[in-house]
Order: sequence, then C-alpha cells, then structure tokens
Amino acid sequence: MNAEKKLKQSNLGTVRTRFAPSPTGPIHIGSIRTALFNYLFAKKNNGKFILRVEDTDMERSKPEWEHQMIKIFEWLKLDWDEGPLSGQQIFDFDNYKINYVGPHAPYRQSERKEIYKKYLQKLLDEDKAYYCFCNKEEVEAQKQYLMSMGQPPVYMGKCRELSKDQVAEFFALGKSAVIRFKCPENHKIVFEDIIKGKVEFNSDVMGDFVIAKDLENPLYNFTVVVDDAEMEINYVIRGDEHLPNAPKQILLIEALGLSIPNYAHMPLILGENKKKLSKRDGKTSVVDYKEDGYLPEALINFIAFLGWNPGTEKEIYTIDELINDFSLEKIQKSGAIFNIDKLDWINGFYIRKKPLNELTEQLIPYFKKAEFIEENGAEIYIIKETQEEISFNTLTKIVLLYQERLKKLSDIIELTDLFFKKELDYDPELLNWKQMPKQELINSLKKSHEIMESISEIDFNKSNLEKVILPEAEKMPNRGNLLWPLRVALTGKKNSAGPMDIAEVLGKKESQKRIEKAIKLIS
RNA sequence: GGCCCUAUCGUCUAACGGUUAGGACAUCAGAUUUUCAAUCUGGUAAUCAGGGUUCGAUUCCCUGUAGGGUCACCA
Repeated sequence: MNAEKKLKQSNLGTVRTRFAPSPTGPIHIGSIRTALFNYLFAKKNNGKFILRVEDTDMERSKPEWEHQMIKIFEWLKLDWDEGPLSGQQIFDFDNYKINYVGPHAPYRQSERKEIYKKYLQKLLDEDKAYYCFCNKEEVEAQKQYLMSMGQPPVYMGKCRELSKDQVAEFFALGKSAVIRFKCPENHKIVFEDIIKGKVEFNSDVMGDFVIAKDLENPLYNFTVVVDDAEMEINYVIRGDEHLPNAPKQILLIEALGLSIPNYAHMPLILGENKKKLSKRDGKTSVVDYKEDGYLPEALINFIAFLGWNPGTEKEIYTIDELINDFSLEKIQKSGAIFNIDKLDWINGFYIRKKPLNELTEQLIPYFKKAEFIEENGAEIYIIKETQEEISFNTLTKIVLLYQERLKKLSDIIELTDLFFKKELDYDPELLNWKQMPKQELINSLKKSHEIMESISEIDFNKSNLEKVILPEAEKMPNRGNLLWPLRVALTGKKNSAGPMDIAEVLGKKESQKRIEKAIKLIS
C-alpha cells in the first residue's frame, strides 16, 4: 500500500534512468541490452540517462574493464547525460589511465564512500541496522542447516539485540564486524513491476542481510538504494536476476525514508540451452562481436529485438526510430534465446547497405591484421607477400565483389585471400567440372589463356573479357566447361565471385600466370 | 530445497475473448548463376497438459507439468 503511494510520486518529474555495471570483466551482451533499454526509455521521454560504475568490490573491479566498457559505449554511440565532472578528464588508477573525452565521466561508487557512510551511520543511529560479530563460517553453517531443513537460509539474528556497551566491548577486543539491516519480521512487500506486473515477497525469506562490510565498505544492495535516491533515478530498468533484490532494496528505501522508483525487470538473454547466456554458449562479450565485425547499428537493432518488439512488422530500425517507438510495455515477459543466425542476417543486411568507400575503410584494419597489406602512404598499400602496390581504389573493387557475401566484416579474410597470395594452394581435382575428361579440361584452360591474350593489358577489364569469353563459353556443351575451370584456376576456391570480375582485379599477367599453373597442376 | 518468474512454429515474436493463428530468421523447393552468395517466388512448421468461466478461449481463473532466476562479508 505504502509502496504504491510512493510509486505514484516518483512518476512525477522527468524520467531518469541509469545503467550501473560492475567493471569486473568484459561487458556482457546482456548488460548492453540493459543499457540500451535504459537509454531508449530515457530518450523517448526526454529524460536523462546516467552511467554509474559499481566498483565497490575492490577485489574484482579493474579500471581496464571500465575503460573497455566506455570504449564500447563510444562505439555504439550510447552517451550518458550526467557525471561528476565535465570536460576532458584523465583518471589514474594504479598507473592505468582512463581518458574521457566526452562531456562527463561516469559516476563511480568508489569515489562516493562518504555519501554511503552518512546513510549507513543514519541507519545505525536509528537502530535500523546493527553490527554483527558472527564469523563467516558460523553463519554459513547455519545457512546450510536451514536449507537442509527446507527453511529459508536467513541469518538467525544472534547479534541483533547486542547492547551499545557490548558492541563497544567487542570492538575494544579487536573483533571485526559487518553491518546488517534489521529486517522487519513477516512484512509483506508488494510492488508493481512495469513488465512483470504485481510482485509479492515476504520479508522473512531474506532475514537480516548484510549491507556493509564496515562503514567504509558498503555492499551492493545498499549502495544501489543510496545512489538511485541521490541521483533521483525514478525508473530502474534491469535484468530479471535482480528481481529478488527488489524487496531488499525497497525495505532499505523505506527505512531511509526515500522514495521508491518504478521497477522494470527485463527477461534474460538465454543461450541455446535456455539458461542465462554464459561463456559456455560462445561469445558473450560485446568486444568479441565488435572484433568479429558486427556493425554497431546492426548489434543495436538485433539486441533491441531480443525481448522487445514494436508490435508492427517493421524489423529494421535505426537508433532514432527505436527511440521513437520504444515502450517498456512492449517488453516480453519471458527470456529470449540469443540467435546468432538472425544477428548474422541483420548484420549482413547492414553491410550490404553500406556505401562502398565506407565499407572498404572499415575492412582495411582486417586486411592489415591478416597481414595481407600494410600502409604505404595515403590511399596506397603494399601487398605483403608480393610487395606489389595496391590502391584504395582496387581494394574497393575487391570489397564490392564480396560485399553481399559478408555476414560480418571478418569474413572478408577467407573470402579474399586469393588476391593477396603469391601462390594459390588448392586441390587440382577442384578444377574439374562435371567429370570432364582430362584433355578437355586442359584444352578449356588453354582456351581461356588464349582468349585473354587477345586483350591488351590496358583493356583488361570485366566488360571486355565478357565480350570475348562469353561467346566462347556458349560454344561449349555447357558454359561451365569453360567458366568453372577458369574460375578455379584464378581463385583456387570452390565458391567465389565470377571469373571476369576476379580477372580484372588480378590483371592480365597474374591471371594468365594462374591459368598456366593450373594447367601444369593437372598435366 | 525455500522464494520468485515464465510458457504461441526450431528461434525471435504478432494476434480489443471471435483471424484460414500473421511476420522475420533458419529450413525445404523453384527461378536466376559456371559455383557460391545476394535477389525473387512458393512450401513445411506453433498456441505445454487438464479442468473451469463464457455462446465462443492462444487470450481470463485454477491445478499440474516443464523451463528459468535467486538464496554471498559479488554485483
């Protein structure tokens, strides 16, 4: 009841959402979806989207993970609206520098300890929290026992009624203590989740949970509550796995006299096994997808449709269109399996639509990484194996031939290696088209070689080649009799772009050389 | 085990309580192509089970079943 009243209150004012990751590893695809939905909802409602790094666990949090996450945000063009600092800032953590060039750095919990301390002290003073001197092993054993009895594994409250003097005495003896929240007994917590609907919990299932290791080291459930209140977050949109945390947080909010935000718990992203997507399912880190060559706009489009849809048949969305059509009500209640086939399709779609120059520029790092080429001045590259020059323009031609075949940018490597190799390595059997007799095959290749001879080096392009090769191919029982061996001789591959296209890029000399080699191979 | 959540084609999903249960990906077939890709055309494929409520349930209610999440001095 109480909660519902407050829910209405927090509806007032501008929408403020947040994404609050812990920098304890590579940023997960599920986290990015949470971030995206928070972002979309804020933008849709002309609200603010806030980024808060939850690094209270000093053991596991690493600045490099934070840095990596920021890079991903930049790549996806997801920007946050507020932060503790503005202008360019460099943070130095253990000699690890993070350079923020945006208008704001993110909030960082490790820099807000004084704030938590204040609230923690308040709870202690008001007798809503208490010091607990029980050791870990003792509490753990207790939990195991309760669980084996089919009881909720809660803290039994041994230190709950310790007097001030006893507490002081224990401290004087040098005993260490954690801070527990005095959880009201048999208290019903009801709240309306925007996605799940009405959700109900009983306080007895959580017991007096720990909210801080000590005054200096608050724990997650506590910092979340304090920060969300301090930052005036009124919509908490997060993964389903946080649903059991909601009642704990609501209890803390009530104890602190703060207002309860609206909650929206999103379904999880699942792996093939229908369990929460994990490393076992393959790649879960957004960085991996970036490196594989998934385009940011494709990834966003795909991720947005995992558990959400606009209710129409439109499936290709730009970020602005997503902002426009987004609503929390359209979020699914059940988990969605991460289907890489669909991602591949969407990504391929965006790749096919990409302007050629732009696509080529994005592919050059992949060519370099594969050691196909290296830079040699403006728009000029050197093919590493042959030491020949190759222009940006020629690279563009290669890219054009394979653009529609790419599912992801990294696919370009195995598709186009033939243009960057000195010697092709392939099974001679591949040259054979539908059981052609050996002599016929050799004749076919010789024919191609001979036809090419009729074109000068300068006129050696696709349309001229077509003019002479196609009529010749028509004379064969099947066009493939001429075209298949030619294409294989040129590419060494079962599948590829057309032979005339390839020959144009390769040039007369190299094309003929490759045909000669093929003939030698089968003779 | 306790608590909580969920259930439509293989997958993502649509359907004021009334539809031949729609779309997309994947898949299959055809067209096109020397091959593959792309493209176009067409096809296969789903309401977890059982009870109610109702003139009528994919839709509302209950039970069961199945799946998942969570039970830290992690977040």
